Amino acid sequence: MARLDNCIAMMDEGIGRMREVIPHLPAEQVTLCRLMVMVGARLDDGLGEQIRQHQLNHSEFLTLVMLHSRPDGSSTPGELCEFTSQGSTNMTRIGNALVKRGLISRGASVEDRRCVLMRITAAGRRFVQKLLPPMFPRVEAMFAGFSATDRRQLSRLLRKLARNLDQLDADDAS
Amino acid sequence: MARLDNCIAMMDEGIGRMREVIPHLPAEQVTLCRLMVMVGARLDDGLGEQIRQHQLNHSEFLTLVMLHSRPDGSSTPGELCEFTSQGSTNMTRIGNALVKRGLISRGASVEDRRCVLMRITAAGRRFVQKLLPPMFPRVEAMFAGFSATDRRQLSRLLRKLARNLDQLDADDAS
DNA sequence: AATTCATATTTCACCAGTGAAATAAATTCT
DNA sequence: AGAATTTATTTCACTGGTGAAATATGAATT
Repeated sequence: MARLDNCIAMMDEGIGRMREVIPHLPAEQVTLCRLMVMVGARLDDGLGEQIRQHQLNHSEFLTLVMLHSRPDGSSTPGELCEFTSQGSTNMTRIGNALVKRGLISRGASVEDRRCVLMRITAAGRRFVQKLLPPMFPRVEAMFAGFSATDRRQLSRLLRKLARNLDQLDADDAS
Repeated sequence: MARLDNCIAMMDEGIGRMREVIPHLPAEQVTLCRLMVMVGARLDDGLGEQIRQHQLNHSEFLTLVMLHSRPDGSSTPGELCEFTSQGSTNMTRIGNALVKRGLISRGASVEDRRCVLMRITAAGRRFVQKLLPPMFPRVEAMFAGFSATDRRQLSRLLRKLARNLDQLDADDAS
C-alpha cells in the first residue's frame, strides 16, 4: 500500500495543476476534504486489521463496543442502526453473528414488546475488555508528537466540521 | 440518518463510561480516532451522493479526477492503484467502465509495452470540468466559520497524523 | 374493535471491493 | 539465449453492505 505521504504529495500537485485550469476552485477546502477522507480511511484500516484478528468485522465490533458502553449494556436494533450508520437489514445480520458467538443476547423488550433488546453478555464484556487494551498503544502512537493543545485543537475543529456537515444534511433534506 | 452531533454525544458519553471500567484507556486519543473516522466518512458520503448523480461511483470518480490532474492526463493502472488504494482487479474494472463511457482511452505504453496507459479523453476533461464546479459550494460550506488559522491548523494536524500513520504502517511491516 | 403506525425480521437481487490463481506479454537479468 | 521479473488482465469465490418488498407483531389512535 502506498504511503499516505506520497498520496498527499500527489494530491497537492494535482490540486495545484487543477487550480490553473479551474479558476475558482476552492483549493484549500478541497485539500482539507481529501485529507480528512484519506487520513480517516487509513486510520480506520489500521484498526480494522487488529479487529479482524478477532474474527469481527468493523460493524460487529462497533455494535458490540457500543453495547458495552451503554449504561445497562443494552439497546434496540433501531437505535444501534442510527448510531452505527447501518441499515436494519444489516443490523439483523450483525445481531445473528454476535448472538451465535454468545457475545450478546436478543429478546423482546418488556416495555415495548415489538422492540427487540440486544444486550451484551458477561462473555461479551470479557471479550471487549480483553480486545481493547492491545489497541491502545497504536491509538496512542497515532498522536505521538501531538501537544495537549494540538489534541484540543483537532478535537475542536473536527467537532466544528461535524456541525457544518449536519447543517448541510439538514439543508439537503429541506 | 442520525445527525453526526448525536453520534458524537453518544460517543462522548460511552467513552466516559468506558474509562471508569478500563482504567488506562487513552480517552482523548480514542475520541479523536472516532471523530476522524466518523467525520471523514460522513464528509465522503455527502460528496458521494453528488457523484452518484453522474452515474459514477467513488473509485471511478477518483480515478478520473486523478487522471485529469496529471500533467499529461495519463497514468498506468499500477500507479492509479497505488494512489487510489484500489486492487488491480478493481482497477481493471474501473478502466472498463470509464473506457465504455468514452471518458478515458486505454492502450499499450510506448516506452514499456507491458504497461497499459490510461489517458483521459477530451470528453473526459469536459465531463470533469462540468462535474466539479457544482461541488464547490458544498465544499466551501463545510468549512464555514473556519478562520484562515483554523484551516491552516487543521491541515497541519491532519498531515502530522498522516505521518504518524505511515510510521505505524512501516513498523508493522518490519 | 378497527385502523393506523412503529419495530423488526426475512428474503432477494444487487453493488463495490478483495484476494488468489492462472494467463499473457514485455522487460530485465545473468 | 534463457530465466526471472514486472505489469496487467481475467476468472472465481468471497465479504460486506444496500434497498425494496413482504411479513409479522405489538402499540397507539379513533
